Amino acid sequence: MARRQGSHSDITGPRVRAAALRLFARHGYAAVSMRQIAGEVGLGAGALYLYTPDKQTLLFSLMHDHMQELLEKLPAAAPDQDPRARLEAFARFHIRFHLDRPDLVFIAYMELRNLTPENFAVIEAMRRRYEARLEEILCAGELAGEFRIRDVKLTTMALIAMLTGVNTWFREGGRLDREGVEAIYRDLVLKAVGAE
Amino acid sequence: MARRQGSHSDITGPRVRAAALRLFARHGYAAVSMRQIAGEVGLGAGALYLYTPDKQTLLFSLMHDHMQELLEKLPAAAPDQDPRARLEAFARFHIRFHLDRPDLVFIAYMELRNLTPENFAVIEAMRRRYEARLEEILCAGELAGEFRIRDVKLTTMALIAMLTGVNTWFREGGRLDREGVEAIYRDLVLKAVGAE
DNA sequence: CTTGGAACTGAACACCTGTTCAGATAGCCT
DNA sequence: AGGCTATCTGAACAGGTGTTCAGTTCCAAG
Repeated sequence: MARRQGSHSDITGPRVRAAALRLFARHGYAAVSMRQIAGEVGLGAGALYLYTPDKQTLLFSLMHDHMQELLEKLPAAAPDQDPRARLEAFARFHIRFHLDRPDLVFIAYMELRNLTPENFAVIEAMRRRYEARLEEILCAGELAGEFRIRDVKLTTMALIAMLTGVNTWFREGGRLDREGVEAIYRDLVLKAVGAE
Repeated sequence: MARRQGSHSDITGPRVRAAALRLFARHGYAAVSMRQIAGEVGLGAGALYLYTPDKQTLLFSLMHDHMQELLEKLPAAAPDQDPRARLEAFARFHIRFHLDRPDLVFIAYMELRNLTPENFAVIEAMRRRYEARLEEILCAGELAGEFRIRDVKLTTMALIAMLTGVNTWFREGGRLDREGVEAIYRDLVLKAVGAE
């Protein structure tokens, strides 16, 4: 056997990535074999190498695309705008973006240690760029006298940790819906920076 | 060759656990082999099985002992005490405990998915017991009118995520010392629940 | 209807995996 | 001095790992 009916590179490629993502998130990069990924898509193991040069690149590519999308979709910095409104927008964006991509968020955090040092450096730099955007908002609010923050850097990390944590417990169809969650987190964030 | 000079079960045992902990935290459970662990301690692979029935139990044992210590050392619930003081004590305890055991905290969170379902259930139950302690404090403060909390359950999860996040960025000898970190986190927590 | 090549298979490679166990050794007790 | 046993080795087992590649099949264009 070889090429199968109706198969196309531009269909199989995304399917491979989706399967890898699912399995990496479920069981961890190191615990998932190329044969398992291939099996999920209905391929032999060898066919995967038409879509990725190797397993490491497959992981890196998933993480890199995710971080890129995160940075692109983040509302542009608007230094003239009200810091409080900017902080609210950031919190809302973060929660929505993360709730929509639980698997990607999960591996982008959990699988950092399975990246080669070079790949790790790339992802880490992107993460810092994202954090810097929040830090800038907190700085602006502090300077404008709208926030009362004891330590901007620490508060940045604390807020991101708090917001990202939403993925560890939120389940669709539970007690709260997305809007409810967004509102409560916005509330927590505003209070934590002394804006309420 | 066989038994070596000065070797004792009660010395080698802890050394095996320490090596496993270090390596699991560094590279992940699935990515670490029994031979690597044994090598770290200067043993052949077979000798490990004098100290653990298998690899899975080694991981579970590390996580279980960690969670047990967490629950034991957590200041006892004191429902008559001031909720604000109890919350401060909880935050301080959490930060200190976590800063003192970064590797254990790390694997207790990261390696949950590498536990068998039965082992996972045990650890998860312990984690919930810990979270319930914070939830109880928040409830008490809300009822006493000391806190203003929109959703106790969500706030519990958010605060724990925020506090646990300290391990992702804190490095000894950095800009802030432990006391400084504790103080700022206490501040953030109190503000988030509307106690300031 | 032929042909070019994209899409894929499956065997093979060299090596690693967790775990078992017969055998070897070193220190303690008598 | 002799023996006992806790401690450990290293080979062996059955199977899995990422990756390569010669060969096969099917589709589409000429």
